[in-house]
This record gives sequence, C-alpha cells and structure tokens, in this order.
Amino acid sequence: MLSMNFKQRVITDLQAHVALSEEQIASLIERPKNAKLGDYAFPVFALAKIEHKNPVVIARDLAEKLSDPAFSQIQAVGPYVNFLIAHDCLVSETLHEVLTQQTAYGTQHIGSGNVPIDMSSPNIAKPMSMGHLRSTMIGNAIANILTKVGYTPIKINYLGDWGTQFGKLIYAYKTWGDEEAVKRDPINTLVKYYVEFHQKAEQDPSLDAQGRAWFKKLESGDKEALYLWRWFRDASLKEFKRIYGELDVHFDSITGESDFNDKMTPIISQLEDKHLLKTSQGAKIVDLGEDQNPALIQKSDGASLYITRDLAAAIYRKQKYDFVMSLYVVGNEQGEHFTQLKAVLKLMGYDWSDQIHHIPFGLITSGGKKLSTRKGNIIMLDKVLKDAVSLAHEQIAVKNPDLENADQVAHDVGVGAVVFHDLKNERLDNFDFDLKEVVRFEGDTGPYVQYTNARAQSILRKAKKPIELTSLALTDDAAFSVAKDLAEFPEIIKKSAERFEPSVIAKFALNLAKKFNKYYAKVKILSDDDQLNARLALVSATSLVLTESLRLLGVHAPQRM
RNA sequence: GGCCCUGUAGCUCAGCAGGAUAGAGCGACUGUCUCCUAAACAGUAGGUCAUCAGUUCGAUUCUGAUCAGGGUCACCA
Repeated sequence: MLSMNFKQRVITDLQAHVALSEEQIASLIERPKNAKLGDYAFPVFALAKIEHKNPVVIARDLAEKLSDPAFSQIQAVGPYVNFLIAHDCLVSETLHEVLTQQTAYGTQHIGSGNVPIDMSSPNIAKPMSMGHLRSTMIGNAIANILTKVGYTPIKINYLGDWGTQFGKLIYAYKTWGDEEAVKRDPINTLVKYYVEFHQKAEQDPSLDAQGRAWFKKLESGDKEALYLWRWFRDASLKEFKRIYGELDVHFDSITGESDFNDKMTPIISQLEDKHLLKTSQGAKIVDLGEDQNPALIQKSDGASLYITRDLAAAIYRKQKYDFVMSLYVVGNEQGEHFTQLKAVLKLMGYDWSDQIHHIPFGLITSGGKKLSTRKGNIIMLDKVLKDAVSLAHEQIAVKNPDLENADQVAHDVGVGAVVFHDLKNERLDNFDFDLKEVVRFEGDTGPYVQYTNARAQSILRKAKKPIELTSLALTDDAAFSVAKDLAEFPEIIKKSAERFEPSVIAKFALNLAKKFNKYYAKVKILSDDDQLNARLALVSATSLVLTESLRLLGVHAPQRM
C-alpha cells in the first residue's frame, strides 16, 4: 500500500542513507520550479558541508542508492537529487482519496477550542463600505478555514454603535434634520447629516463641543438621546442584515459597543485598583512606557473611548468563551489600538493577552486617497454588489441566454467576483478601488474558477454514469498536473489556517482551475475508451476541490453559468 | 520626527523558514469554436526582483542602512 504522502516517502527513502534527522530532511526538500526536473528535490549542500565532499558527487552516489516504486525516476542533476513521481500512481491515489472523502477532503486537526473572531463591525448610521467587505469576508473565510482544521470559531459582529460620533449625529439631526427623510432612506440621510456636521464643524469648532455634549448625555441615559440613537441603530441594522444576506454571511453574535456601556465603570475602577491610571491633561491614561504612546482610557469630560469599550469586550469574551485565540479582523491602520489593548490587558495581569491577535488588512483607497466617511468620500458596498450583479446578468445574456435561474447565477457570479477579488491578494496589500477590476469576469478572477467548475459539472451531467473507484490511473502530463494540485489541497488548507490568510486558498483555486482548463482543452474527456472512468474521476475530484475552495472563501459555485 | 506596513514586467500581483533558466493575470500583438460551455486554450513581446552594504559555497528571499509610497502618533473609531 503506497502512502498518500509522497513527500513523506521521499523523507523515508532519504533517511536510510543520510545522516540527517527527519525534520532536517523535511525542511530541505523542495519543489523544483521546473516540473520537468522532478516533483521533489533534495539539495545536498547540507551534506557537502558535513562530509566535505563535492555536492555533485554526493548527489550522484545518493541517487544510485535510492529506489522506490512510487517514483518513476530518482536522478541526480548537479547538486540535487530529483524525485519524479510515477504519474499513474499519484493520479490514482489522489483521485481515490478525494472521491472517498468527498467534501471532507482536506479536513484535518491543527487545534481545537473556541476562537471568537471580531469581524465586519460596521458603524451604525453609516453605509457599509468596501473596507467592511474586507473585514467581513476575510473574517468569514478565516472562520470557515479554522473550522476545517478543528477549531470552533465564533463570528462576532461588534457594531460601532457608541461614541462621540453619535453625539454629533444627534446634534446634526436635531439641528437641521428631517424626520421624513430619515424614514425614507435612513442610512444615506444620516450619513449626509454626519458629513454636513463635519463640514460645518470646520467653520465653527464649537460644534465639536456640542457633539461631545450630546454623547455625554447619551452615555448618562438621556431619554431623548437614547430614543434617537435606538431609532438610528435599528434602521441601520435592518439595512446591514440585507447586505449580509446578499453575501451569505451569518454571525454567531451581534453585539455593540453600547452593550458594554455599563461595564465602563468596573473597568475603570479595576484599572484604578491596580494603580495603572494616571491623570494627564484632565483625562485618564495608562502609561505604557517610553517607547509607546499612552492609552487614553477616559476623556476629560468622563466619557468612554474606543479602547475602554474594547477592554471590557475582550475580558467579557474571555469569560464567556474561554477562547484559545481571539481574533480581530480590523484594518492595518488600527494596529496601534491593538498593541495598546494587549499592553493594557497585560498590565492588568491577564496573561491571555497573548492570545489576542490583530488580523490586519490593507487599506482600500480611491484615486489614491484614503476613504473617509466624514469627508463623504466612500465606496458603498451595496452599489458595488448591485453593479457586479447587473454586469453578470449582461454576461449571461451574451454567453448563455437560455440559462435557467439566471437571476440566482448572476447573483452568485457578480457577488463572487467582488468577494474573490477581495480575497485573492494577500490581506495586507493595499489596493486602489477600480470597479472595472473588481467586477472582471476573465483571467484571475472568481468567475474564472466558477466557470471552470461549471464546465466540469457539465461534463459530469453529460457522462450520465457513476464513477467507479477502481482503475483511476492516468499517465498524461495534463492529468498529472491537475492531480498534483489536488494532492496539495490539505497542505494549502494548513498553510492558510496558520497564516490566517484566505488568499492562499484563492490562489490555489486559480492554479487548479488553470490546470484543469488546460486539460480540458487538450483531452477529449467524454470519449468512450477504457480510461473514461479515470478521466471522469479527475473531473469530479477537481469540481469537488474547486467547490470546497470557493466554499471556504464564502463564494458560491453555480452548477451552470 | 517615532512606530507599523509596502517597494518584483507598462498595470495588478505571485514566488521568498536562502538554492538549479524569476512566474501569473490584465493591457498589446498572433492563432484556435462543423469538436465535452471560447467567462476558455495555445503562442509572441515585456525584468539590473527600489538602491547600497553585510551574513553565506549561494540572497528576489535573511540582516542593517538609504531612498520612495501609504498608515498612525491623546480626548474619532
């Protein structure tokens, strides 16, 4: 019985002849860039150092000693020993594995325990932007990936529903707002007031004081302030839920900063008991040492701040979930907030502060400029999604006019394009928003992967026969390169889980799709010969892994498109 | 100025727990639908991997400086 893991076989083969530990060998083995050279390579430079011999000679001698039926060739090329996997062997084993495990393929155990993920967290009375999409979809993907490797993620939407901004908004509404307009289109109207407030505040700085005063009232339970705040909050939430529906993202917990309002006093007295608070310019701070800015805990007027509420929330989460990790999918520009949060928690004596991880992501700009709600410079997620879906509709009308449930498919493809675009690059990369780029359907895009899967599904429909799990061997290069990618899937999941990096999976899916499309173009799959079953197995396994990859990213995989 | 991110093809980005000729996509140019969905495939063109040092047998990958871009630095979140 051949092992599924060819790399492990290389290690075992080498161990018998080489004076290095298993770990050392494992870390030296690499994948040659040029697939013709081999599937695994062992560079012998490390041995050359120990044995003081010419690496080329060492490689040659070593290659002669090795033999293993799983490899069609073990050959020395310069200072490398190259292992070429027997094509039929890898293809049949991989297909067998994937088709046996089905969607469980790639599932593994890396860890376990609760992992709250702070994600999305839009601010009420403001429209969701492309930045919220990042937080939402990266968090959602990380949750899916962590589940696949054994953890229990808890998706928390921690609404920005508290803070001076609501004082400003209440003031703006009371001063020049119109009830009917707010009722008609709550978010857009409210955000308009908010933008106007900041415009006017530039002329008349006394407005800021008014805003702060109203927030102070809100925090001390003023009836009118609370009434307006609740109204704004409920209206916003309704709109957010609609968008989460479009994205098919669901939360385990929706809380807001306001829920921690009553925990502010305990936090501050706790800090006081531990003698961590200092008064500086009338405000209360925690001194974090010379090389760090102090954390501002309480404003001079006594009102709370972002970090105060986050401290309370962090402690609450530890108590409630007893987490093994606590993640915050929040923009990179808030990095300092999280270093402060962790530092304060540590000073408070909570050693679990090390379990808190900020998962930062890059900034989205527009025309090279930072987006700012205050300045009215925003890209509304809702509009981007609508544009994407209607473009998908146009594509369908051209490419596949007879498609059934075109509405559903247009939705899956349009939203899929936007989401995939957001996830395919490394989290930390900044990008300038370009609608044309975001809703592209060709090239390295989500729809390309979806299309590839739809093609595979189409073949399986036409084949009209069940796939047998015997005689799955294929030898041609195109099939082999598809199978090699399929075999890599578990490692890809592991890598993306360890790095909290969905883009690893997105890139994998693109590569697999590319290889499959090559195969598709080169090989007539549905010809009736003795390898038909094996080819269909390859198609089925590919579709399975593509669908699973997209699922992990939070993207739907339509059967036809 | 301090701290954090980033600098690879015209554009958007891969690669990088050091290794064999640096890869995609877009854009440009050329081909391929009587053949399983051409949202695809094949090909051409395009690079002193920001610069300079250091560590090493070997650096796009590690370290340090420099330059450039972005973020952030007390009453916003």
